[in-house]
Amino acid sequence: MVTIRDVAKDSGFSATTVSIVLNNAPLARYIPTATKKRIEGAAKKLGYRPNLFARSLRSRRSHTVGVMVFDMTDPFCTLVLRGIENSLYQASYLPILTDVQNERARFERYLEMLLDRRVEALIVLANWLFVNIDVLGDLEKSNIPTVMIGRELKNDSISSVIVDNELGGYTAVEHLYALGHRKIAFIRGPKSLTDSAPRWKGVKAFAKARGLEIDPRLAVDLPESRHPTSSFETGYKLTEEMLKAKRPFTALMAFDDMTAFGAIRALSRAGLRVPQQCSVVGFDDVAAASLCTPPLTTIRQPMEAMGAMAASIVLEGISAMLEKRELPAVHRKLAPELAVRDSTRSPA
Amino acid sequence: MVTIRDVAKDSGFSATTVSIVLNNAPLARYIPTATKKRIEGAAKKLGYRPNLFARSLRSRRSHTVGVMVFDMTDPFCTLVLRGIENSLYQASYLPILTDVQNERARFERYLEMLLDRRVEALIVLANWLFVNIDVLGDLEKSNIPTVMIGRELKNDSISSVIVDNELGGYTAVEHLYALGHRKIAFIRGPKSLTDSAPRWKGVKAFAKARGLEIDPRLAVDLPESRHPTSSFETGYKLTEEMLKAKRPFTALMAFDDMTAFGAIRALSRAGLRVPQQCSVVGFDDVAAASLCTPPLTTIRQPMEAMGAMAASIVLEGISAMLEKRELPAVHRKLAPELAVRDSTRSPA
DNA sequence: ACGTTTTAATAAAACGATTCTTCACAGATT
DNA sequence: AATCTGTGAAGAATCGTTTTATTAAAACGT
Repeated sequence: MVTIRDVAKDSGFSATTVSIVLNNAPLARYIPTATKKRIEGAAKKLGYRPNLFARSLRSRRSHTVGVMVFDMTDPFCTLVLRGIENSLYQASYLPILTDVQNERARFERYLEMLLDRRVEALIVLANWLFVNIDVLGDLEKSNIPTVMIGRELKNDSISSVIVDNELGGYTAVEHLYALGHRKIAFIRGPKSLTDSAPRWKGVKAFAKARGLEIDPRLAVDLPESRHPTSSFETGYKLTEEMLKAKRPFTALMAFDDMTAFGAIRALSRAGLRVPQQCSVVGFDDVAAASLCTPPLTTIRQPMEAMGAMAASIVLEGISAMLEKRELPAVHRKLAPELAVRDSTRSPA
Repeated sequence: MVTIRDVAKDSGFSATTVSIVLNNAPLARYIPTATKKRIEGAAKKLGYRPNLFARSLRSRRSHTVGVMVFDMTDPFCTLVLRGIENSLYQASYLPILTDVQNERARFERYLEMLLDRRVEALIVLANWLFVNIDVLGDLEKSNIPTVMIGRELKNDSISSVIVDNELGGYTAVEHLYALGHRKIAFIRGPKSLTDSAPRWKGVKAFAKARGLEIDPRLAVDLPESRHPTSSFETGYKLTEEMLKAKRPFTALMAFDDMTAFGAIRALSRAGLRVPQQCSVVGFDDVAAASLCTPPLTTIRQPMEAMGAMAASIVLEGISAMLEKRELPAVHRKLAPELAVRDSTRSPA
């Protein structure tokens, strides 16, 4: 391995000067171009690569950002990660990604690992986190810029980025209503998931505004669960039960895409075709939504944008920290978008 | 921040002794239990956490493994990552995951970043990598244990883990044949993808063994593409064309699940129901395969196992390296598994 | 011609661990 | 009595940077 001293020797200057030149430190201003050229030349010739451990040890900076996801296999997260990744990449930060797998123990262990590695900020992707929100306590202690994606916070030390669930719920039911549906079944999210209430609130807001009647026997809740794809099965079961109950409906609004897939399966098993006999609308717009047949009409979360937003928030937080500015937490709510595909149409 | 010297002071011993005790170094054998207890007590009391930069700088170890995926949004990779992650986690290694996004430039930059951070090994997840395989050259130079998942290598410095594509192809067509299908359409993978040839070879092997006739006009190739989900659209188009050509077939074997989804869409658009009028079998078993309706019969790649296998290969490589043993590259081929769902059935 | 900036470069001191070498003292062995 | 050996612990060197003084000459203003 070639060290800074090798470059110093080769170029004929001291290690100090080499460091100053290569990092373009403030003092580099006083160094003549000829010297700079010589040093840069030597560095390139020798293939010098600074030892990041030494550098970080001295400078107390790691140029890394910790990213924790609660479940990597949840299709929701890969696009968010794209957004994060791209933003950090531009800023020359390396994301260190950990998959907590919905386990408290892993969360703690990975958080420790990340802090031990002196990540300069933390992005937490809380897709489907039921496990008690007391992880917030752990996060607050870390004292580095932190942002949580997918969980609404009124916290002033941790920032948040979420989708506007209420608007999403409103938009979804508005779409069905506009198509002419009046008998709509609803599968709401689990009570403990913070997304559930606002989505439903949006639905009720629309219903009230337009005088849509909601049959309480056609509005059911997903049960609690730790696994994000479990809503497929529970969506299937709940739909089956509603069908058995013989309360007719021409459209179904599912809490998320997984639930919608489960509902479609149940409808199909019962001999009902989607969308001919029943429309279905989901929420999220995971990759599979556009792949299955019929492709799913759904409310798209702007996942890449959310990731990018989160990254820019923590990057801003890092600069603030370096300049010793106090920076209050920010809370962003991004608008979702209706993606109309083939799983919805006007009732016969 | 509390340093090892603080612990030394508090416990009344030297930093040396503290280091030896806390790391359970060989010399710790000579240290009485009482001393150990005192030191461990002090460390815990002060909340001592060793500075990893200092530690790594001195010990020349990072306890990290670089993981490069060529496209994170490819659903194929998340489960493989699970497998990798779980194995590394147990061994107390931290994976550093980078998403190359199929760009050569990113590959190079990330590889540099990882090597700069002194990862002790490299796992490359080459799902859908068309970009010239000359990345191998770059990888070989790194001189750390390296394994490639998803690309067959006859290389003796880089290990590989792949699925047995030939067996998979054989199994898929065998399944269709057993159901009674004799007119089968095939969508083969792109020529440049190394998975394509062996899968087709498996098909031909079965056909020859059982006397199944393959109509060359019903066997088409996916075009080249850099994007893994593009096979959805091209699968759609190719199926459409085969339908237009009016050569009847009762089953279709797709190169992968994406292609199968595209094919199902085309069949459905043409008014053909799956599986009633045409069976479809895919390859991979991505998450969406079991979610869509009808759920897709497919050849499951043992993704978690592949990830775990790759991780254990590099961990073994690391130990070998530490003990200065020469360890030749190993090449593993894992058997896929037929997942029978509802997209296949006997012809009418 | 004198003190003050500016320019140019360096030596030495961190940064916080690990590891190499040395030392002291038992008790056992020649 | 002298020499090993096994314990127990510490001092000093080291890892490869960055940063903090410091020095020394050159440029500048009066």
